[in-house]
Amino acid sequence: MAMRKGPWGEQEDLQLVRIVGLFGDRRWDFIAKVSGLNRTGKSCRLRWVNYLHPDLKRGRITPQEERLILELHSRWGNRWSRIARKLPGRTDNEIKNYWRTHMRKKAQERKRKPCPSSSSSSLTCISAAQSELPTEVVAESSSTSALGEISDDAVEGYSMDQIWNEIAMPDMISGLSFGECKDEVYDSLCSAIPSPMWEYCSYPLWKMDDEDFQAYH
DNA sequence: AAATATTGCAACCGCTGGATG
DNA sequence: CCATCCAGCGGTTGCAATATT
Repeated sequence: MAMRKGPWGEQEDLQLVRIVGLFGDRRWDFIAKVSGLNRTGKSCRLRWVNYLHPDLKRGRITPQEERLILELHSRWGNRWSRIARKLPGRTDNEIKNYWRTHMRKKAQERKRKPCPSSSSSSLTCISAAQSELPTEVVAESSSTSALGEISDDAVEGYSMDQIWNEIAMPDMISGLSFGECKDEVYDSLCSAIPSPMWEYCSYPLWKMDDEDFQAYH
């Protein structure tokens, strides 16, 4: 039987969130099977990680994040998942996409006014890389620096809040037919509800873990 | 207003590495 | 050890939205 591909629908999202709430975000092949979504485990995982995960931060990359991405990329190269781990709420896919866009802009800038000293990807160039930020990117990001005001929920079609609200409904849980594990289910659902996300910007955007700290020094 | 180009992002694909039997 | 399975990663593609001509 051919697996479903392409964009996810609202019902599919709901179903996936429900199933992940029940069984956790492991064993994706199993989740794919029991969900009845007719999607591959891979596809389910991707959708969860990149879109449905409750801890995801939505909205534009902030200037702080942008700087961090530049710096980390200059250190680690295209290790997107590693970079993403330092940016709570951002996914590797998101950062990768951002970087691509960013580099494209930069390349176009260069085309317009070729720059002779264009060495980039070395540790010594962090500040250079930063100062090389295309002016339009800087302007763009500073214009959105009052980011707190951006509505994270204004995502196309249906919002994540809608989904999570529905999932959080106790009625829904009691309606499930997994009688004996209800409490567990309830707990897991409760803990999965998006907590007040890292207080925007009051939380240091990233913390260096020991390993990285040592590697850096 | 229509056609075309560009951008942004979600999703897929192929590969790799770790876990397990 | 070796084979198999699965999760995760990075690269790439496709397409809708937006900007430009």
